Amino acid sequence: MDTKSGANKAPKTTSSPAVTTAEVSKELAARPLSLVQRVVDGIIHGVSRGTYVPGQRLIAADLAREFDVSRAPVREALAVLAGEGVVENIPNRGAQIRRLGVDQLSDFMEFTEAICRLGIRRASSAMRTPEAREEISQAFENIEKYWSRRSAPEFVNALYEYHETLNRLSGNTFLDFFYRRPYFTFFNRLVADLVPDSDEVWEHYISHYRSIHQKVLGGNVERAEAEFVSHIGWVLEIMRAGDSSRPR
Amino acid sequence: MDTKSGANKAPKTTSSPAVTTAEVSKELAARPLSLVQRVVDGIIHGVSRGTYVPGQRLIAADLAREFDVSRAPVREALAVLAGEGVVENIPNRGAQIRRLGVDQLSDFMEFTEAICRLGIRRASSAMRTPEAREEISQAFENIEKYWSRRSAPEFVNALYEYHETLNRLSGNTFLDFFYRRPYFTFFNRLVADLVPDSDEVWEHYISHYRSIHQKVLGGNVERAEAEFVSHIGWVLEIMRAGDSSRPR
DNA sequence: GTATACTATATTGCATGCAATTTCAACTGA
DNA sequence: TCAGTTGAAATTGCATGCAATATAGTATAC
Repeated sequence: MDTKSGANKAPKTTSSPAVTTAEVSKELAARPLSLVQRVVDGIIHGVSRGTYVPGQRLIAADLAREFDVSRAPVREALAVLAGEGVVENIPNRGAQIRRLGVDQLSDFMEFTEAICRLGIRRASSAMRTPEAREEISQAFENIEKYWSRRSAPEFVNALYEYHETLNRLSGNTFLDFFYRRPYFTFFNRLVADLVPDSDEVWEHYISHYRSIHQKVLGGNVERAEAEFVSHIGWVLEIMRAGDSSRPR
Repeated sequence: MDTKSGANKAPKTTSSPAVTTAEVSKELAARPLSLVQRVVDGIIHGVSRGTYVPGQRLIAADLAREFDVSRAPVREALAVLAGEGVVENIPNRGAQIRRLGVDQLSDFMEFTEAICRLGIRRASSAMRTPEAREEISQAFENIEKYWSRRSAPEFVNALYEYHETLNRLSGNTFLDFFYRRPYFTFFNRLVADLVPDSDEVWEHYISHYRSIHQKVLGGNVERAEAEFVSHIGWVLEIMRAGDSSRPR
């Protein structure tokens, strides 16, 4: 429609000296990063930031304007995200951020339990090298840090990164690949909203993880796994309880 | 390039009476099914059929000609499949069917164990209604059928469908959603090639599943789960053994 | 004979245009 | 007041064109 602000630069302007900052960093970076990837990352980030909320409709043309690209890469990005389960793509009606209820999120937690458990099991057995111990301890430090700040989103993210590290150290490439898919960050973010923000919950959370981390470091596979399972059980409980008591 | 055979019909030919069979079925179907979806399904199917083999490069223009669409929906389909992990998308170099080695596939099996185990656990507890029992028994019949025919691809597919049914009955929507993602069918297909085709293996396989199915039906959660875990352990063993003995 | 530079071709990445479909608001009749 | 109708605007789905990049083949230097 409008050509204001020089958006969607025409093919001919290649040699123009007036480039955007994005283009400058793109020029300097080792790999230019495709527009599709930029849009995918942008949307994921936007969801984390709360810019896009579940249920929100994503208009291809709007996104194109926002990211200063044409609709083609936007559509591809939406296709990727639909494959990832982050957006729902309804034929002829476009895409919208997937909306998830409490039961779906608790199903997700249960699912997460199943796979993180594998990560814990395998990583605990692979905790012999000092490098591995160092790496996982560092990830745990982050948990402690955001716990002491009582910053829920960052705390949840630190937990995610802790498990990400475990999964990487586990040596199971598939687990690693899987856990890093966008839906995990996406759903984790949604879960954070469902856990009540009370002192008691904060205390329980950290004490569980301190204990789990200790067992992981000690290579105590059975105990680490059992405590993690029990922890998730507790999370599911307070998630469901918190929901029924919530005004909605 | 060429306009032969009327491929990539121009927008103007909408009312043309000479439609392809694909267009006829499209017209009759409740939902026309987008071109993107057609290409996605087509590629997945092609991989199952062996038309596309792991490592094969997928040229957008070729696929467009093959499926009689333009490159736009093809690119979107490849984006979806990249999100799914079925193809690898290398910037400026296009897509290729993901190539998986034995260790990656055994990692996949281990991963599958973790999640199907959840399905078994939950479904076994939900096996009270006659409908559920009927449904899962029917899925098991299919396993028996293709087992007696010694048809490896169909047998593996029947196993997949058995677990798909379990997961659906489990009531965990996330598990259900996940297990039906394309990579599961894709990887399953690859796993089938790694299991040796001996009488002994066939016998072991069915006896394990008969036993598991019996426990599932009986609501014997612990035993069902334990036997499944042990079964996967056995599969992993023969997969790895089979690989080292293979010429390759 | 092998490494390097150059050229032609193949292919991707992205922008744009247009028809088909959906959405939405104003309008109509009960 | 409200269900149903209609038509314009918004939006999607897809085809196509073109520049940027990669690939392969050929020539040239050493």
